[in-house]
Amino acid sequence: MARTTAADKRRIILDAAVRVFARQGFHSARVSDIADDAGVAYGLVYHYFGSKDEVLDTLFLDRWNLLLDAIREVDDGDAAPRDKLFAITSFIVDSYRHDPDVMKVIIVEVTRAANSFGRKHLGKIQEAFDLIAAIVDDGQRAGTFRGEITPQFAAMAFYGAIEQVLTGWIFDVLPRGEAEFEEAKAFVVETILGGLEAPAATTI
Amino acid sequence: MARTTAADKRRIILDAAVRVFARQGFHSARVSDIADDAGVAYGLVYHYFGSKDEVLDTLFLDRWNLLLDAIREVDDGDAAPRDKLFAITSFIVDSYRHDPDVMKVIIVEVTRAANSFGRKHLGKIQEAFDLIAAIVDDGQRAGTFRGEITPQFAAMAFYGAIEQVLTGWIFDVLPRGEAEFEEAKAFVVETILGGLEAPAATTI
Amino acid sequence: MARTTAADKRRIILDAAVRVFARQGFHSARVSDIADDAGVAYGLVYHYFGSKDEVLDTLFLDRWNLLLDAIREVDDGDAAPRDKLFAITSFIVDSYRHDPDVMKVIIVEVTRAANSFGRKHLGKIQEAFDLIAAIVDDGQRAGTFRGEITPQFAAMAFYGAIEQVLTGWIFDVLPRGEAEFEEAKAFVVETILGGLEAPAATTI
Amino acid sequence: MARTTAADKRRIILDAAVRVFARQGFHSARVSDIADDAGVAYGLVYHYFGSKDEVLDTLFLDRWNLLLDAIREVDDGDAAPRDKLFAITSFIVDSYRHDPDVMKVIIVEVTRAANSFGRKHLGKIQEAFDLIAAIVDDGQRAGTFRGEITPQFAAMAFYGAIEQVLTGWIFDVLPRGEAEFEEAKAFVVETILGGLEAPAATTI
DNA sequence: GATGAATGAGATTTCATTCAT
DNA sequence: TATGAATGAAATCTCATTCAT
Repeated sequence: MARTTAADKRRIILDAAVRVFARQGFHSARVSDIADDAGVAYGLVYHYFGSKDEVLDTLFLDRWNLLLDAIREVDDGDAAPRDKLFAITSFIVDSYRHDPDVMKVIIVEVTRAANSFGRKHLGKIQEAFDLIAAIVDDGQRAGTFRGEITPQFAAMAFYGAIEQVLTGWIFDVLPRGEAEFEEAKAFVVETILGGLEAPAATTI
Repeated sequence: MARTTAADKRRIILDAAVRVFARQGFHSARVSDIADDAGVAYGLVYHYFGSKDEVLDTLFLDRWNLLLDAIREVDDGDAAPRDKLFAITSFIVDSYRHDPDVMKVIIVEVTRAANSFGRKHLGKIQEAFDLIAAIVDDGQRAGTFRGEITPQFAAMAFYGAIEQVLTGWIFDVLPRGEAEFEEAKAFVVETILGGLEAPAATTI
Repeated sequence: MARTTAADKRRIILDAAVRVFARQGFHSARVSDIADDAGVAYGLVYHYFGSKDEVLDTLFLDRWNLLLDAIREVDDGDAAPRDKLFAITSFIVDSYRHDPDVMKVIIVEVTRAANSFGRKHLGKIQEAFDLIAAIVDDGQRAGTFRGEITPQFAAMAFYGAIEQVLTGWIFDVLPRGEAEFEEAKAFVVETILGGLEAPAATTI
Repeated sequence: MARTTAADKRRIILDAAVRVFARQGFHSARVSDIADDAGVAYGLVYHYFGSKDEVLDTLFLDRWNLLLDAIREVDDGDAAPRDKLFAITSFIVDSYRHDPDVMKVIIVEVTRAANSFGRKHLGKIQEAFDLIAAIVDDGQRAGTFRGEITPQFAAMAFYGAIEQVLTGWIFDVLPRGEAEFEEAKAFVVETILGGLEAPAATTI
């Protein structure tokens, strides 16, 4: 039974690409490295993908669309804005926890690669910012969020903080582990929403 | 009189490199593009710099050391932690304001280029995080900052937010202008220190 | 009833190859283009033909043998040499008229492709020259043709003129149409046999 | 003294390309074959020429422009049309005599390569036909040439005959040698202008 | 210091052909 | 017969770096 279908082979190549890109980076990765890692012939990569770029595009879009779906689902719920932002943070952190290589590739090779793939997928990346900004906007209208800071700006700061934390894990600059992952979720939301400063109430 | 000294030529090449890297990105920039833009012969680039990489390394280190100096100077002062962080934000934003191309190159090609120059200069970049973390730490010891969030983590979130805002400007995702620059300084500090949430006045 | 026999499929592939080669040229045509145009599976082309080359070889030989048969039939008749050459010209021009794609492929990809298929089929092409030369030889022996020019040379000039005219039609350099086709038959023979010069009436 | 200038190196590469293309044909010739034959490094070919195609384009245009110049010079003289056509034939035959490799490349790889370079240089090739046609037209106006055959058609037949003869030499189908070269000049003109048929005077 | 011609390693991509089903 | 996934050799072009003058 369990025959190897075309879709399987595609998947095998994609999985190999994740490992290779995570290990060597997109630029240093040769198509033959991917084929070797996948255990298939050189040309098969080109049978399933039009180019080396298309492999990364596919990897990114598949995963980023999952993220957008998750954000939209959170967005459609009727939780408080803070909880929505926590849910999003949680989804991103868990994505890294469960599949660090994929997230490494997406962040390092796409969202942070401003001059290459980052630029190409700017619109797609921007969609996430817009969805986050909308949540901030809701919070401001409801009065739970302060109104001075523009939602767009707040979304940038929020996402920038998360991405930097992931980057810290990716490059072993920040300790990484089950405890740290959970802690990070709370910390990000606590920092961006609550602020680093101690409540001034105590001063009174 | 005003003869062109060796140091001048070096500077001319470095300035050209900034323009070329900002315009085309490091990877798409050929050494000949730099020479052409500088109006010097191809080989002269190699007379002053050992390699193409060394040009970018030089560009980065020169500027990043200025940043580190600025942070250290701020650090050595005895302002409140919040004011220190504002001063750092201010320095970074003004750097972009006065020399957008240099900052674009440093951010896009080095600090965000995690797999290439970012990795190479990890230690140098880390120095900035450590200095920022120290300020947070001071704030926590003084009781003005809340203690739960680790200083290292806070530094990451703080720097991540700033970098994302700069990236937004660089890629025209965020409006850019004198007013926006000043506003951004306040917003970043306000967001990270004060938090997005409205003061819990209601609770009282 | 009307089942699709093996011979039919072969024919379908051959006809598709003619269209594809005429449209894209042999080199730019992929085997998959032929299969697609024929509406059959990729591998079936290899079921009926040993290679891509063999498809063109078959196309050429089938048609060129028809030409040789026609020339031989003309040759075997007892018409005057001029009429024989007219009949040959007529057959070639009508071949183009009725099946421009096939003739385009044969001329462009074989008889003019001196370095590839032209060389491979040199002997077969030469057969046509020899038959034509024989007709010229007959004319010379009969005294209707002048004797200085060697038959072999005359055959080259004769065929060269025809082929250039066909090439002119193929690439829209010469007007093409029913009238032009008929006219061309007369013109070729008139030019090569009668010459471009006006009869030396002045001599009288 | 006699230093090797840049122009020299270009020439050396071009000459090597002629030898290699003549020997192997354009398609089978690798750029490294040219570099090897020229005794220079691979990359130098790309220093002087943008692509492999550009090498052949250069080869063709240089020589074809010489041909056009020669035809124009002949055209501008006030010889009789027959003499002008003889002069053109003579120039082409001598070109082959003195530089058979160059002419082989130009004919085989460009003028007869209808689907690739022939199409690209169609306009340039057409210029020659037009100049020849103009000479025929003059002859017709002067009454020395018969008027029925269109000049454009006559030019095709004339050039087609010459090219086929050259092709015959190139592929050893026609005997080649000093005597044959001179003979061919006369034969081509005699065939196309005088016609193959014996003067009808005898008939009277 | 200054020049730019010369070098050559390296990687993507194409596509004819094979072959298991 | 028929399918189309799988194979892998081959060749162009790029460009950082070197070096003779």
